[in-house]
Amino acid sequence: MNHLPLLDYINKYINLTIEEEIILLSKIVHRNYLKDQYIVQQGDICKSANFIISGCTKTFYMDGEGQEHIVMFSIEDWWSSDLGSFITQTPADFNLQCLENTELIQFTYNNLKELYAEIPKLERFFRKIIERAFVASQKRIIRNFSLTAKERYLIFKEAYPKIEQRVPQYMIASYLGITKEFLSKIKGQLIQNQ
Amino acid sequence: MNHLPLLDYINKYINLTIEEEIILLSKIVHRNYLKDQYIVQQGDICKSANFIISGCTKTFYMDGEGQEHIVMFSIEDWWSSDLGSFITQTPADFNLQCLENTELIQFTYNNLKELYAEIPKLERFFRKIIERAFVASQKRIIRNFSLTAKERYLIFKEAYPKIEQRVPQYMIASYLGITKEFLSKIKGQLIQNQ
DNA sequence: AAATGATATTAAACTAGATTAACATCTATT
DNA sequence: AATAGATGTTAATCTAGTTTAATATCATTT
Repeated sequence: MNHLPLLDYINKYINLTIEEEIILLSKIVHRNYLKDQYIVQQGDICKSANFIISGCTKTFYMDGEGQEHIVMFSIEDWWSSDLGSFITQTPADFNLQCLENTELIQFTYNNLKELYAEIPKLERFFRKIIERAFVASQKRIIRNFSLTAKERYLIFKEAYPKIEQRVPQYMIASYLGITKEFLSKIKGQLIQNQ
Repeated sequence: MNHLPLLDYINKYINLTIEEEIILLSKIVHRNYLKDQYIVQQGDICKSANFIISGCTKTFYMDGEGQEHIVMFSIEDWWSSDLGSFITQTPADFNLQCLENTELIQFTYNNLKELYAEIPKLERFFRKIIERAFVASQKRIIRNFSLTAKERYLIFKEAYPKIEQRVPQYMIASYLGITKEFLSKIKGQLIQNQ
């Protein structure tokens, strides 16, 4: 039961006292998922905010034609949740699935509510986390509109080198909003021109 | 000096006491901009979080080719800021420009910091606001990937009928990530098929 | 009411990326 | 080591959306 990554992560944004850390640890659940298991399925209610200790997940949307669209990959020290479903406790738009065996810490809806009441500082922590996530999301929209697929791929490689190594190409294509065939073509061009 | 829309809006998420409202009002600035004026320019530091009392703004990114890409429109009861620039106090990626004469309330960086210290409840308020903004942003990414331009346009019309009326078509095209010519074609098709 | 500038439409030629399909490689299981 | 299933590549054809360019409409100012 290794909680250190979570506490280290939180203490980058706020300072918890030992007592507060103890309260916090009393309200979280440790959970292990196997590769390919679902943490949340589209239509279910996302019951917890999930902090990843180790492993990797994808957050994706399955459209009417049965096509998968990946919104994000999450690895160690990041979150994996359908936030929309979690905050409103309504059915999820997204699926969360493990791409590797994954160890995570779960904050259930009610426990997090209690934590906000007992450790108001946590409001600030989560505010800051979400501010950053929102900014990243806005920048991604702009990139999708103003850059070509090749440019987006190069930026992805540079920004998330770890993820590129751990995830199959066809999922990266989905994240970039292109087909696997076209990503393959782009990679071919890049090898040639170098 | 009409502060009511802001207080009403805040009190939908948290409950402020009269004393807290007074503190809050003492730390905000009322400001009027004319149509076409910039609230923030790309490269500047976004010095305030801006709540719109009346009017309309666009948040856009100017790319290397001098093309404008609109990330969002903001009207009454919503925010208009480059959040990334504001929270890190580093140069803005986006421009904020008024599309109408606009009356807004500004929270400067330092005043907001003081407000968070004096009224910790505000952390919760802003957390909730940004959670919602993040969820909307994620959904937009998915829509851009899984829907055609025509579908996106129909959704936009339905979700923001007020904005469609107030903003020129070519800006809506930019928001949708397509050219004004193609939006014109889509509209032509929709009229024909009905 | 004419003139100017901003916004919108139409149509032809073009291109980034999709689709289809055949084949290649890699990995895991028996 | 052979087979099956998942992943990746290549190439031809196709299409949603772009580009260019000409024309039309609308709003504002003189």
